[in-house]
Amino acid sequence: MRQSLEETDNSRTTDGRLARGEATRERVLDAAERCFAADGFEAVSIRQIAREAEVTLGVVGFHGGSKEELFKTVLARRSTTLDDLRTAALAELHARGDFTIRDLVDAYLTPYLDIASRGDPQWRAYAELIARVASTDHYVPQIRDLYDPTARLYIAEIQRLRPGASAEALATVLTLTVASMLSIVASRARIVGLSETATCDEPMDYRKILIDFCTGGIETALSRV
Amino acid sequence: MRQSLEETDNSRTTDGRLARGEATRERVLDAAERCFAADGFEAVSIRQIAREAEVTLGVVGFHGGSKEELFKTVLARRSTTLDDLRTAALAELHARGDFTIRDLVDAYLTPYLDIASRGDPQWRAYAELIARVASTDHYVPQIRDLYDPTARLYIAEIQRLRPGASAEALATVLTLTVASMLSIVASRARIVGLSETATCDEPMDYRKILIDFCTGGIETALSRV
DNA sequence: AAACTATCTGAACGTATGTATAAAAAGTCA
DNA sequence: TGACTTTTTATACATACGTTCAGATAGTTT
Repeated sequence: MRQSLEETDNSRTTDGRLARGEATRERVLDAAERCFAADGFEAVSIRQIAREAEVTLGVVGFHGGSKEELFKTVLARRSTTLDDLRTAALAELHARGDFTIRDLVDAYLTPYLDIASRGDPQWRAYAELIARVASTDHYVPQIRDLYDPTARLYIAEIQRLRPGASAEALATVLTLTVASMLSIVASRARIVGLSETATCDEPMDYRKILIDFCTGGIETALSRV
Repeated sequence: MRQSLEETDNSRTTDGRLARGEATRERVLDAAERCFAADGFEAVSIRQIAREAEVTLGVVGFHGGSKEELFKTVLARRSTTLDDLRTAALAELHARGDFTIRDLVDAYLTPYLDIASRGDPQWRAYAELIARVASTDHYVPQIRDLYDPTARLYIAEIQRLRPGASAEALATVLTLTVASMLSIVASRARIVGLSETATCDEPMDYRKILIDFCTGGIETALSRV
């Protein structure tokens, strides 16, 4: 794979446009993101990605490296942005002084619902990709590398509010909360199918009920100490 | 695919042993179940399944049909057993007379946790397969065909206990409950990783906290009518 | 203009895939 | 036994896959 230019930050020309190959590289990564989100790692071929990106086969390898590297790059590319939103929301709570379990749940869930509902289809694709990959053994280690540190921060905050809770109980309720959050993106079709009044909403439209569910779940599960 | 003999019920010899090819067929389906659960549909080859079942390549096609048919057969094979456990648990609640949201959650979740914790590795594999497939768009329709009818029964019971709740809210909390349930099987590794006290338990060991979480979640989410 | 580097093209390589099938083997029944 | 069916073997086929690379092209620097 060609060395990423982002580190040296000389990848941009003076007028701010992306440097020569960088625009192509982004097209490849965007196409891969859409394909992986729609069909999963194994079901997508590099030729599909090339077609989707409107480049030739070799270009995908040139900019993305091996299929595995390409996948990992896609997975990591937007993780810091999402993670930063979560840590910023937590910092805001700290600045405010006191907060509740509900506030913590809100701070953790809302950034994800937000990006999953944004206009930018690439962010939507990324949100779908995360929801899909989260229960796929083979890529769980990388997902955890990217997102566990902040998850631990939130666990620590919950523990401060519920000092009696065991470490395992805290880890469990956070995992259940994440699973509930992801299922809004991954299983919206089922929700619509199970309720007869079929209106296919944005993930963000489920924010209130999701926060209610997770807050009530955490408080109930941790109250029995 | 060879016609299934189970319909005509003359597949068994007089002494109760499985008829000639039936034992082989089960070995193929069991192997496919393990492989699909471990690696997913796309990542598994028919040759892998043949090796795992200790049969030759052609036998897999003979007993299982196409790869797609084989997968659907595996998915459907144990669904009625699991579904029967859920409907039986619901019938028992009805027989008893009155019950709570918690009782309903218990009745729905426990059969799955039970089969996921059973000694029989095939049942465990099936539980893992369901957890994996539930967030994979392409096979969601079949999963829903198999499991939505009973899910609707449970939704109707919750509605009876919480008459003010909207159809969409009811469908949402049930979907979140299912996602939480599946994540116990799919993401146990993450729970263990997030809590430092790393004891890798059975799914059944999370029964209490899972029921607490889902019960509290449903009651909170539906109380704001 | 010339030397140089980054990017892209087009084609090839070896391998693995899902499926089909003819023939052999095993079992059943008259 | 001999006809018949079910099951298994071994092989072949066409296709798709991930990866590689020599060479063409385009942009940059000297």
